Amino acid sequence: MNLGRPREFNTAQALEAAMQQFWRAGYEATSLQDLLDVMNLSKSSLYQTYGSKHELFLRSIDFYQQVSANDLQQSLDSSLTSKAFMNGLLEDVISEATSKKKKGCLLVNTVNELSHRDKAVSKAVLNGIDNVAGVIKQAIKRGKKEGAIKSTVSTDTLVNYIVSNVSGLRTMVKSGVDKAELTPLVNMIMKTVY
Amino acid sequence: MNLGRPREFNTAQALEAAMQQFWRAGYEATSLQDLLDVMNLSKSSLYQTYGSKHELFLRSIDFYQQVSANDLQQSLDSSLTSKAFMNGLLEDVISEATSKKKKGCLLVNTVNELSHRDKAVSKAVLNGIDNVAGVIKQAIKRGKKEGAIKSTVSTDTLVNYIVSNVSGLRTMVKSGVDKAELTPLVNMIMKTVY
DNA sequence: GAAAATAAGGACCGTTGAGTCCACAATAGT
DNA sequence: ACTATTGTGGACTCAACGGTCCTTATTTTC
Repeated sequence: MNLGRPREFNTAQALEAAMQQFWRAGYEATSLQDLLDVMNLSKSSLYQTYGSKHELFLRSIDFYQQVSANDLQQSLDSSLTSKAFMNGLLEDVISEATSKKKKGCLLVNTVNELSHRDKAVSKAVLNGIDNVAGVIKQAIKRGKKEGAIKSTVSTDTLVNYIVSNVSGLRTMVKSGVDKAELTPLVNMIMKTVY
Repeated sequence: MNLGRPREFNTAQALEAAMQQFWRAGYEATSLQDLLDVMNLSKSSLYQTYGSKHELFLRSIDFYQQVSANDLQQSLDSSLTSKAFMNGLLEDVISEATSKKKKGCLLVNTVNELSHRDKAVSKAVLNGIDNVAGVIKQAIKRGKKEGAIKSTVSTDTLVNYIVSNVSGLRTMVKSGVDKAELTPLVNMIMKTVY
């Protein structure tokens, strides 16, 4: 087995670099040349390994989604309370306001850029959102069990409420609203749930 | 005055068509040819009248923003109460979930697509958001005056709260969440303010 | 009706896009 | 060492991109 010349690059590492590029610039604005530069490989290697720009994008979304959901799950598992977890989540989102980058969330960005006219992309994004929302649902359930959640609203609606606000906050951060303005907003969101 | 051959097209009408196209497909994904098709004019006319694709985009954003802020203002002026206005606003947002189009909001879309790497666009979008937020601020103030708003949170934060949720709802709609799931969410948002 | 002015049509331009292909390099099995 | 197999570099294709420019058409002013 394992015939032929071995690959000179790490496929996971290259995929991560591609993902970062798509995250930074979006799909349309990322040229193949941009990808080759950041992934540090030749055109033929890219096409042989990933098929096309489009397929590479789909894999990038999946990669992002797995990492995100995983990080979130770990954060929840190591949080003392549901409330602490949720506060951390929202703080993380608005902490991006002080950084220079402001990449937002790849899933949210993608929905807004081309989810509506690309079936495969739409599916990948939906799947990613589901996974992330799954962790948030656990957090809400835990909060109810802990008696920390005052709201009588259904778990699913609370999950959507968090998703809506995280997505909204991300857009506001990206549009340049500064952290000082966002902090009281995060406090308010927390108070409406816990 | 008014020398030379008269224009064969209506500039406002053509601009509106361009705006619709950008709204539908975004900036990068809209080609010059797409614009010529929907605006129904020749390349030279477009460049003579609007300068470039980029300038045309800026004017489209401004057009959208003016119409949106105006519509919102009219809606507020003709609403019986602040609460009725806000409820109508949120219902409008999620009503798009049943339609086939799902264009979202041009300002939100633009923030996510290229606001972070195009200074002029960023400025135009920020201006638009300010105008829209201005109307919402009036609505919040009126709600406080009417004694309808229970929340003790500051007006500015409440405005940001609405903006965040409208933006979040729009993204959810665009990603394909259906109306039945969004209605309880809207109810919850309303209850946290009024 | 001539001249000045503006609009419109469309050929044309250079660049860049994604994607293909082929020659060459490097490995594993025999 | 030879062959089969896979990886890599880069020349190449061709269509689409935004944008320019020249010609022709239509109008107003005098």
